[in-house]
Amino acid sequence: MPELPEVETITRRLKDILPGRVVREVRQLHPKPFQGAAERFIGATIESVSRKAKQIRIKFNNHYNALIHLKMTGQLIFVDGEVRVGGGHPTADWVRELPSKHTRCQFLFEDGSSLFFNDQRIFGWIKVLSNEQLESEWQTLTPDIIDPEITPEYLEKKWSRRNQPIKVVLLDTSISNGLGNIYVCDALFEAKISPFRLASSLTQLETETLQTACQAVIHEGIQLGGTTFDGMYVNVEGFAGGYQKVARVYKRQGLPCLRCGTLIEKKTLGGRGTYYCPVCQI
DNA sequence: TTAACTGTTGATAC
DNA sequence: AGTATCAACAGTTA
Repeated sequence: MPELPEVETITRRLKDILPGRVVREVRQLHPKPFQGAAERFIGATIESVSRKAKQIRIKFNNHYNALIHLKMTGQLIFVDGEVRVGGGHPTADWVRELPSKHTRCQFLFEDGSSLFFNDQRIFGWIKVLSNEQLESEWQTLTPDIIDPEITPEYLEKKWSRRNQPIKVVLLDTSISNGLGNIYVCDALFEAKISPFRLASSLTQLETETLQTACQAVIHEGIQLGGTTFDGMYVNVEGFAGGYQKVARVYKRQGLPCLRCGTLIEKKTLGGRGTYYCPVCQI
């Protein structure tokens, strides 16, 4: 799935597009993703769109919200009017037919536009929540890694008692949110820290360096509109992101390290593919 | 053919 | 509290 930069890219665009639109119909093409009564949205007007962690909130004017998680393979694609067939789109898989075989839900608006929720693996979900329910759910989420609430002191305290590889700990959402496998690998490279190092072994300086690297990589991901491999992630218009072009180590096994030229390696860690330079990440 | 991957995260058991 | 394992699912790759 999209990590924080991808979800943020989608959210920013939806903020421009969705407010003011009125729902005419909610078509559920698969029973699993929807949790709650989709009928709540019919006739309601969208007020705002926001994000926390990797979740997107669409707030309606009737005190209800659609809270969306894209998980591994979710997409949100907006189409204004008729879907053209074979429109020569760069990531045209979806544009040839929407709904596609992976479309799980379609929000149809009064003006004829639609928001499609595609999800190949059906891990994603759309919850129907009142304002109170949503806010209490969001309260249980730890802050984003780029949030000022995540201080170096906080990370040092949390990491110091974890005898797991730092890479695994960076992905632990009970500490902070937003990082996923791609940006974690790249942040560790930027900080010159091995993904296999135990979190508890990091010095204060290393903790600070790594936090800075995480923030930098996430912000760069946002700047470049996210990361697209195999067309899995696309933005609201269906276009790929740009971060994969500058990725330091992710999916670069066998290619030279951008710093020292050593070949990038890939090993499994915590069940996930882990990419790193065996020489300059200590 | 089969097994092991894949951008997430939650529940559970120890 | 910290750790390890499994689960959801579909599709691609070794």
